[in-house]
Parts: sequence; structure tokens; C-alpha cells
Amino acid sequence: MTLVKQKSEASPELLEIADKLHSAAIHLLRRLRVRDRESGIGPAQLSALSVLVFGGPRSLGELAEAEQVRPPTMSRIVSGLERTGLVKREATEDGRRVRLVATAKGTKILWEGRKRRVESLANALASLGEAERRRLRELAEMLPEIVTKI
Amino acid sequence: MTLVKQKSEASPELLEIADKLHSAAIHLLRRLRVRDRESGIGPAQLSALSVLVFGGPRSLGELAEAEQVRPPTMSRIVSGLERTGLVKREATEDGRRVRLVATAKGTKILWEGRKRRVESLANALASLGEAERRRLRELAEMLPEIVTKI
DNA sequence: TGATTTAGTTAGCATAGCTAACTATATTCT
DNA sequence: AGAATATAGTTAGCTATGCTAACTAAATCA
Repeated sequence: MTLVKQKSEASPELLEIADKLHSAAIHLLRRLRVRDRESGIGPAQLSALSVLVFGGPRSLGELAEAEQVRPPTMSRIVSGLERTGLVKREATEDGRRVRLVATAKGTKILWEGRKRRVESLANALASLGEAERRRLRELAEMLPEIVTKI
Repeated sequence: MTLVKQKSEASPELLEIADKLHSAAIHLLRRLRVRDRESGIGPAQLSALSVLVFGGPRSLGELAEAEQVRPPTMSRIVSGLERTGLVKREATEDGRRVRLVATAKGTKILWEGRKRRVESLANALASLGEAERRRLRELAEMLPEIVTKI
């Protein structure tokens, strides 16, 4: 029952930190996921919509890459979002490309869902002391850069 | 574009921290998820298997609850794991219940997959300085307790 | 013993992931 | 210019994963 090194050069210390972080992220999202069902919209659609709302309009291929999903998969996700009026496909100069844009309704729904999740988590943080809270903020701010290196 | 309070009493500061943490967790797992495909086993099966491997044998209902999934869903996930020989259903004293146990093969596969994910993340942490690393560890250790409060 | 509760399964529906194969538009090359 | 190639998306068809409703079987209770 040990972590055996193979082609990795990561130290045992780093592996341990990574393991804790990984496990915590899994359990965190597993809990929050429940709140998403209230939106009546599937997780893949919600996630794709959030890229459009927070990152702005983009093509289907770009969105697929951002979501680490194949184009056919994203094509169907977008069809679902379009059918319910959360996203619009617009033509571009390049006749092959589409520009995907979140509608006002899509933006509203996304914000509501995000608010639910974030509030659930914020309530869980309410019992933290001042020092812990500050440390937690630091961590949250370190992570985005780390993630880009994965 | 503001986070409007509704029935929540969370402060803007907590909401901001929660938002950053939430977003970081999503992006972290989205990246790591890619490595899982190498195992040739789906995410729900992998996650359920990990509960059995790290948490020990349990009933189907308990596993469903741990995974925050309905019993019929877990029933099918377990059928998949059983078909590929990663988990075994065993009878118990209570004739209604089953005891789900990870097989040796299941345990091995899970460890390999986990190792891949954790190594990916550990490599991304390799560029951190000593102080940052220490902070990251502290924070990763704060999270499990927070998660239980969600 | 008969009624109820509990554990799990089966059936049927929707979403979400993939690859392979297709269409349509752009670009490149002669 | 016209043919060949490359690129962007879609369609078709498979598997996996989520749900509810309805069922079976075992345990418990009155």
C-alpha cells in the first residue's frame, strides 16, 4: 500500500500534499454538486455555460478545449443549451465557425446556480477563525496558477 | 454582476473566498480528470471503488450515500465493477443487504489511477518554493474538516 | 400471522462521454 | 482558376451515469 515512484520525479512530500489536495477537491465538489440539481440543468451544460458567461463568447472548438471535451460532445451540450434558450449560435466571418454567446436568461440562471454553490460553501466557512480564514484565502489564490501547470 | 444575498448570512468576504475555492476545485479536477481515462474505467466507478478501497467494505446503500447517488444508480455502477472483476458482492447475515468488497485487482487498478493523478498534480507543485509548499500543506489539511460542514 | 418497512433490482428516460464518418467552408498548390 | 487538402461542426451509434417509478425479497412489528 505505498505510492511507488515510476517515471515521476516528485518527492514523497509533494506527493502527499498533492494527494490531500486532490482528495479535498473531490469531496468538496461532491458535496456542492447536490445544489446544482436545483437548476434543472446538467453539469456539463452548466460548466460550459459558465465559460461563456465568465470568459465571453467563443467558438465551439475553443469551448470544447476549455472543457477538455471532444467537439461532438460539445456540439450536443450546446444544442441542449440552445434548445432551452441559454446560449445562441451566431454566424461569423469564417463560415465554418460559430460564435457561441450566453443569452440574458443563460447568464441569469448561471449566476443563480453559482450563488447557491458559493453560499453553501461560504456557510461552511463561517465557523473559521480570522487566521484560518486568511490562510484559506491565500490557498484559494495560489491555486489558479498551480492548475495551469498540470 | 454582483453576488446578491438572499437567505444567506455569509459575508462578502466569505463569499469571495468560497467562490475562489470553488472555482479552483473545478479547474483542478477538470485537468486531472484527463488522466483517469487511461484506466479505462468510468469516473463514477472509479470514485465508488475508491470508497471501498480506502474506506473498506460496506453495503450498497451506504456506498450510494457516500457517493451522493440514488441506490439504483449505485446498483448499476456496482454491476459494472463486478463484471470487470474489481468488486465482489458478498452475502451478509441480513439477507437483504450485500457487502461490497474491492478485489485485489480493483485495489491495484485504483492505486495505479490515483498515482497517475497525484503525480500529475505533484509535478505541478514542483516549482513551488519552500514557504509556499508549507502553506499549501497547511491549507490542504484544513479542507477535510470544512468539507464536512457543507 | 399478516401488515409494514427496508434493501436492492429492474425498467425506462435524459444527459454526457467517446470514435467514426459525414458536410460545408477555407486555404493551398499547381 | 481549379483541384487537393485542411479545418470546423454535425450526425450516428456506442457506453456510462444520473433520475423516478415500480417491483422482489427479506426483516420487523402489531
